[in-house]
Amino acid sequence: MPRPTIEDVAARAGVSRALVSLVLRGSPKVSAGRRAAVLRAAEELGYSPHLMARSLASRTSHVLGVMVSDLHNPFWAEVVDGLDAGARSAGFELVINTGGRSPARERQALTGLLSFRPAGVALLGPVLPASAFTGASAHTPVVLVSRSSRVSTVDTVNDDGRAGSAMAVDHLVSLGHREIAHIDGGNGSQSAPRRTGYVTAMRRHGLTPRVVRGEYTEAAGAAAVRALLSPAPPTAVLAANDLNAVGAISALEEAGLSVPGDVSVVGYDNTWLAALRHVSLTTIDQPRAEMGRLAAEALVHRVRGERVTPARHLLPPRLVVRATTAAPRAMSGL
Amino acid sequence: MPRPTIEDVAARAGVSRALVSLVLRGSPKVSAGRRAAVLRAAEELGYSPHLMARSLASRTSHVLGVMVSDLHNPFWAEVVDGLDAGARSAGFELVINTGGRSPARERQALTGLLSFRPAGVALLGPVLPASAFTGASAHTPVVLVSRSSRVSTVDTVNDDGRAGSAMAVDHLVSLGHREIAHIDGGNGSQSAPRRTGYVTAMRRHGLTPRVVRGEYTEAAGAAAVRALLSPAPPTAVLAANDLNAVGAISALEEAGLSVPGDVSVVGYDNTWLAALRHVSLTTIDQPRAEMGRLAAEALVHRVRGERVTPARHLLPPRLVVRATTAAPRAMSGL
DNA sequence: TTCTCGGGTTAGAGCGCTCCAACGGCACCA
DNA sequence: TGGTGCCGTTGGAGCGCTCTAACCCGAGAA
Repeated sequence: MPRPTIEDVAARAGVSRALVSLVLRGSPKVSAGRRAAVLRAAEELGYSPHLMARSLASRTSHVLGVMVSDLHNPFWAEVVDGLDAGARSAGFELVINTGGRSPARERQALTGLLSFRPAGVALLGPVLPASAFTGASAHTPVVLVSRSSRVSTVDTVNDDGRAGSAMAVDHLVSLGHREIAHIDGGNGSQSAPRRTGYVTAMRRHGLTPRVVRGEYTEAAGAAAVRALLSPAPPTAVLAANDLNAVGAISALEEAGLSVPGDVSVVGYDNTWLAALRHVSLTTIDQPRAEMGRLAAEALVHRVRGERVTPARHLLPPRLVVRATTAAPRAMSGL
Repeated sequence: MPRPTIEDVAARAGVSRALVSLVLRGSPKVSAGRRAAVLRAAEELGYSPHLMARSLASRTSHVLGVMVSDLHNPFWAEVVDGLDAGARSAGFELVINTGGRSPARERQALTGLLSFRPAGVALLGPVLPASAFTGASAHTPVVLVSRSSRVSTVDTVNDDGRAGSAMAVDHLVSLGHREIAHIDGGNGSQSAPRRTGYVTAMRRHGLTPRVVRGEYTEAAGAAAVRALLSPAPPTAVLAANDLNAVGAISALEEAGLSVPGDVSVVGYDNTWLAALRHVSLTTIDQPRAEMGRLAAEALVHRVRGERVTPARHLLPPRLVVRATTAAPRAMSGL
């Protein structure tokens, strides 16, 4: 049995299709009697409007598409929370898709989202080439989270990765560390500014940067640490993100080094993983929910035509000191 | 500038709308010349089909809706991977939504998904009342993951929670434990069978069950452990899931008890969290990707009308022994 | 009483697409 | 030369809805 349509409701309520449409959209210019009749008929039939038909006819959409690069990273779940709240309060709904960390899959995901003709699209930590979304931005508002762009039709929401890395370095230096290595995020989004921030801060302190290539995964953190062990391990490590840091800690412990006794470790993101008491990772906090909320807001403003200039949010990160950083062994006796 | 439509492509290629439609859907009955012309025109215009209009006209859909109860739990991300792979290989696309662990929000999320008129809907760990989805299942195939139902129009994919809990108890008993407590999942999906499995296994071994109410979160695990400390802590704990177990471990350590020295801990799910070397949690593995794949398959079969009887997948869990279980202190001296 | 006005209501067109029936032209056979 | 098929192609209807313009009718004004 097919789903009831607006026509069925109209017939049952003894009114026209258009009137039903008006009632469903809460128009004030419907008499109370008819309104009640329509609502009752809809209720009895278990009618629910066909969103696709509606948006086709009205040439509008109340859907925001969200492409999440990696559903496994808790960071994004927390950004989505903010996005969801922001969208919901503006009367929009979220449709989520996942890109599986591969440019090709991300491209498919984006195409998939666009085929719904959403009001706007948010790309969370995309790794796909810029050309893929600049094209889309001609027709649909696009906001990037954790990825920068100079294209004027694209909005961006980022934390200040350079400042964040610098904070981490400053914290470690203030504890007495001088040999501080950085595991970077490879091709991942935002890995470049974090690396730059690290290098700049190290130089500012007159220290020698030591960068080892990584990825935003636990395995990469462990592998990077193994590479750092020779000739001599650093006294502190700034990891690419929290997940990466946890991998680094594991590898350090396997090598017989204690954290933070022998080596201090700082993560990045401040996801729930870092906050787990058993992990208790010193990390750089990104305001995740706020980033999601701002992304939603940026799209909504573009949709409503309230802004045509690009939004460029650069949020201040924050150092969260937990249990994985301490003064280096040589210093602790002083 | 509005997006190009099929009409624009037809005009540019000098053919009819219908022909363009045929080409785009890969019909064999189009001459090579026209096909090339159409594809070129589409390429030049940057045309991409309007999925909503297509599904409206064809009265079919290639979208599967997915409601994820909690995006923060890595378990679901891994189920979604399987679902995605299964859907993709059958030519379906996923549209994800999130329910935020609240019945009201889940209901909204389900309504939202249904308004796209998807070919089918997968509910991952829903906590909403059964009435909410039995209604939907009259028009749209529905599959539940990690939740059982006897409704014949609804398919289900679960792991055998009773067997899983029993495995955990058997493992702990074989190590010599006799005081084994269980932190349950409260109202969460699948918490009942796991609890039953635990109680039954304990009785089978002639042991006294000790259940403390919990939830599928870290905080609940920690709180439950604090409740377990008096009058005397058990020698082993079977937690509600991995996240819960990590919370329990933290609270045990804060109370000065070592894991597994003083207390062994077993989790449930075997998410990446349990596999982190720094956590290295003994746990019960659920075949997450396989569950996702089976859910996708169940929907696809229903959509194609290949099956009208309910699918009831009950997958065997598996014990994964890592570093959080050992013989109890009293025994280890033997 | 007739005219005007305006709020409530409706028919019809159209959103971008698919599908069906019908059409045109070509090769082939008689 | 005139069918007879058949293949490639097309116009038109219609999916469920919104939106515009027109319509109807009762109330108030003239």
